[in-house]
Amino acid sequence: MGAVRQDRRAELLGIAGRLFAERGFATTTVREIADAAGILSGSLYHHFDSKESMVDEILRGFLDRLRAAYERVLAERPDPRAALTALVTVSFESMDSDGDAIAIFQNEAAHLAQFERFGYLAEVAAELERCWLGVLERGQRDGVFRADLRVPLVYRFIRDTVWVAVRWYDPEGTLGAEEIAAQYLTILCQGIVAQR
Amino acid sequence: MGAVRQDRRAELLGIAGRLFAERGFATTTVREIADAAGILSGSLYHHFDSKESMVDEILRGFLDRLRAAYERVLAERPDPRAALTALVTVSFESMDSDGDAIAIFQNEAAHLAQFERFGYLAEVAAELERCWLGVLERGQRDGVFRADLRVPLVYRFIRDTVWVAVRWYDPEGTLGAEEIAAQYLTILCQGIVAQR
Amino acid sequence: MGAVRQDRRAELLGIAGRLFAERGFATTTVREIADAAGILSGSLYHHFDSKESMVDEILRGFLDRLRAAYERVLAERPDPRAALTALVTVSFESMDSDGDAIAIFQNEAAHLAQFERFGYLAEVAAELERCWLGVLERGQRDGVFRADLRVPLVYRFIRDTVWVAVRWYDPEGTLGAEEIAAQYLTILCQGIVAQR
Amino acid sequence: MGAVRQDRRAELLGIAGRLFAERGFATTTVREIADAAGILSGSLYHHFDSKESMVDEILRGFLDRLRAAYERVLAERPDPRAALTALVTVSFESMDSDGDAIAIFQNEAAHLAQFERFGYLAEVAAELERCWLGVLERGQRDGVFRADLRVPLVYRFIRDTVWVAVRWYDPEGTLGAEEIAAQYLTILCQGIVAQR
DNA sequence: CATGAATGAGAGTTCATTCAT
DNA sequence: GATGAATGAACTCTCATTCAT
Repeated sequence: MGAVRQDRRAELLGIAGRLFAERGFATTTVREIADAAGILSGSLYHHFDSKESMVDEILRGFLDRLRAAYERVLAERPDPRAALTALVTVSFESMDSDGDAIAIFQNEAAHLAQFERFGYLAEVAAELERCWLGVLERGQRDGVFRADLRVPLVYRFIRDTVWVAVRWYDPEGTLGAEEIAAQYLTILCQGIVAQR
Repeated sequence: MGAVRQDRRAELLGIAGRLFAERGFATTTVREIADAAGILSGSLYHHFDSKESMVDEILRGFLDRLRAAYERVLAERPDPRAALTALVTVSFESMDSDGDAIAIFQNEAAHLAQFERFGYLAEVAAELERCWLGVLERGQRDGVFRADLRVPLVYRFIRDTVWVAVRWYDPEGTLGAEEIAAQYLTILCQGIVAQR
Repeated sequence: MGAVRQDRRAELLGIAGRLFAERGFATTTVREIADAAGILSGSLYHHFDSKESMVDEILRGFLDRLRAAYERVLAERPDPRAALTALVTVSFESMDSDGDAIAIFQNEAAHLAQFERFGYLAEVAAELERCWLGVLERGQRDGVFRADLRVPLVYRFIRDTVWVAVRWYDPEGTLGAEEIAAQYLTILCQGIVAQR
Repeated sequence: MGAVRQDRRAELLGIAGRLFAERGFATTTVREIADAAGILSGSLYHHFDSKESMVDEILRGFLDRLRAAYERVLAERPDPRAALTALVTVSFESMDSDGDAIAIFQNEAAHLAQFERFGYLAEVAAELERCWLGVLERGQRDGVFRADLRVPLVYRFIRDTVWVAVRWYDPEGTLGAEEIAAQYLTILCQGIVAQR
C-alpha cells in the first residue's frame, strides 16, 4: 500500500537531506545518494523526478512545519518578549528535527531561489521575516525593547545566529537546543556585560 | 615587469573571488571566470595552476590579513571590553575589503578543509578562535562579562553573527560596517531589552 | 547476468587494445575507443574507471597467460634446447591470441612502469627474463650452447626479435607463427651460414 | 653569424631528440623541450616552425647518414658475408652517434609515416631494406648463406634485433657497440648451439 | 521496484601555436 | 632572440537522467 511507499520516500529523503546538508546540494551526486540507500542511481528515479525535486520536497516540508510553528507562537503569545523568547526557542529546537533541512536552507536557498521552481523560498523567507519584525516592532513600540536599535538589523543578527548554529549544533551532544536558546536569549536580552 | 603580472593575477583573483562568493566554488566554472575576465578558459592556466589554487590564494590572503589585524588588536588593547569591541569592529570592517573571501571562507571552508591542501584552514580557524576565547575568558575572570555564560557558546554566537553578515551586507549601501558593528556591540553588551 | 557484462567488458577491451596497439596508448583517445565501440565516450566509464585501467586489464591478462605458459614449458622440458625451442615457439604463437597486448607491452611498458600502478610490469618482466636466463645458462653449463657468448646479451637479442615481430606479423597471413618460430630457431641455433 | 645559429639549432635538436627518444614524440611537450633548453616554449618557434619540423629534421639527418653509410659498405664490400658483417657493425655503431634518432625512428616512424610530410620515411625504409635483401640474396645465391631460409624473414629478424637494441644499449657502458655487433654476428652466422 | 547500459552536456585541464612587446 | 599573455581545439572524466529488461 501507499504507506510503505511513503516510508521509502521519507527514508530516501532523509538520506538525501543528510548528504545535501553535509556536502552541499550541487556537490552531492545522485549516485552518492543511491549508494547510501543501497540502490543504483537510476532506481532513484522511480521515487523522484529529479535531484531538484528531492531538495524541493525537503525544503517544503521544513518550511511548512516552521511556518506553522511560528504562527502558533504568534497566536499564543501576545506579549512581545514572550513571543521573542518562543520564536528563538522554537527555532533552535527545530534543529533537532530538521537539522539537515535548516542547513540546506541556509546554504542553498540564495542560490536555488534564482530558479522559478524555488521562487517560493523567497516568499516564505519574507513571511518568516514578518513574524520576527512584527514582534520586534511591537516590543519597541511598547517600550520593552530599546528604541535606539534598528529593528531590521536586530532581526538579521538574530536570524543569522539562530540558523547558522546548525553548523556546530550536535543533536547527540550534551548541550541541548533548549539550553542554547536560553543562553542566547540571555545575551540577546541582557547582553554579556555584567550588571554593576 | 613583475608588477604588471601581479596586477593581472590580482585582477583575475578578484573576478574569481566574486564568482566563488556568489555562486559557490564548486558551482562556479572555470569558463565563467574566464568569460568574466574576457579571456578563454585555457588562458587562466597561464596564471594559475588550477581552480583550487585560485581559492587557495584568495583564502590565504584574507586569513593572513585577518590574523594580523587580530594580533594588532590584542597587542594594543589589554582591556577585555575594548579588545572585544575592536575585534568585532575589525571583523565587520573587513567585509569592505574582503567580502568575497569572507563569504568563500564561510561557505566552503568546512568542505575544503577535508583536503590536505586546505588543512591550514582548520589551523587558522583555531588560531582566530583562541583570540576571541582569550578575550572573553579574561573579561569573565575580571568580572567585566557575566559569569553565567558559557564562553565557547558566546564565541560561536558572535562568530556566526559577525561573519554571516556578509550575506546581506552591502558595501555600497547606506549602512556602513562601522555602524553595524556599533549596533551589534550594543546588543551584545547590553542586550535589546530596554533599561528600566 | 554477469556473463553478458563480462562479454561486453572483453569486447570493449578488445577494441581498446587494438587501438592502443595501433596508435599508442597516449595517442589513442577515449572518444576513438568509444566511437569504435559505437557508444559515447562517457559510456565507457560505466565499464572502466579510466583509460589507464583499460591498459592495466589488458596487460595483466596477457602477462598472466604468458607467465603461466612459460612455467608450463619449464616444468615440462628439463632439456635446455627443448625448453628454448618451446619458449620461442610459445612466444611467437602468443602473437595470434595476444598480438595487441604484446604490441602495447613492447611500446608502452617502459613509460607506464614509471607510475606506481604499473610497477608490476617491471616485476613480471624480470620474472620472464629469469625463465630465459635459466634455460640459457643451464644449456651453456651442459655444453649444449656455445660458451663464448654472453648469456644476458643472447637473451636480449632473442627477446627483442621475438617480441618486435608483432610489428610485422599478420595473423591472417600465409606465414604462421609456428613457421616463423621454426625459421628463427634455425637461425638462432645453427646460424645463417651454410654448413660446409 | 649563421654558425652560431646553426649551433643553437643543433643544440635544441639534441635536447628535443633526447626527450622524444625518452618519452615519445606525442608525449613530449614543447614546453618540456623549452624547459630543458632553459627558454620559454614560445621562444622555440624562433628556431623551428613546429614540433613536427623538429622530429623531421632529426630523422632526416639520421637517415641521410645511415643511407650514406650503407652505400659505402655496399660499394666497398662485394663479398656478401663481409657486407653483412659491415652492415651489422655499422648499424650497431650508429647507436653511439644517433641513439636518440634510432629510438625515435623505431618508435614513431610507423605512426608518422601516415602523414604526407613523413612519406619519405617509408621510402627510405624501403631503400635500406633493399640493401639488406640484396646482400642476403646474393649470399644465398653464392651458397654462402643457407638456402632453406626465407630471406625477407631473415631480414626482419636482423633489422629488429639491430635497431631495438637502442632500448637497452648504454653508450657509456662497458659493452661497446662493436662487441655487441661481434656477438650478434657470431649468433647470426653460426648459431648458439655448440659445435660437436 | 530495481538493474545496468547508455546518453549528452559540460566539467577542469593540457598543449601546440601565435604575436605584441 | 626571448618573453609572456593569449588562443582554440582537444583531452579525460563526471554526472543527471533515460529506458529496455
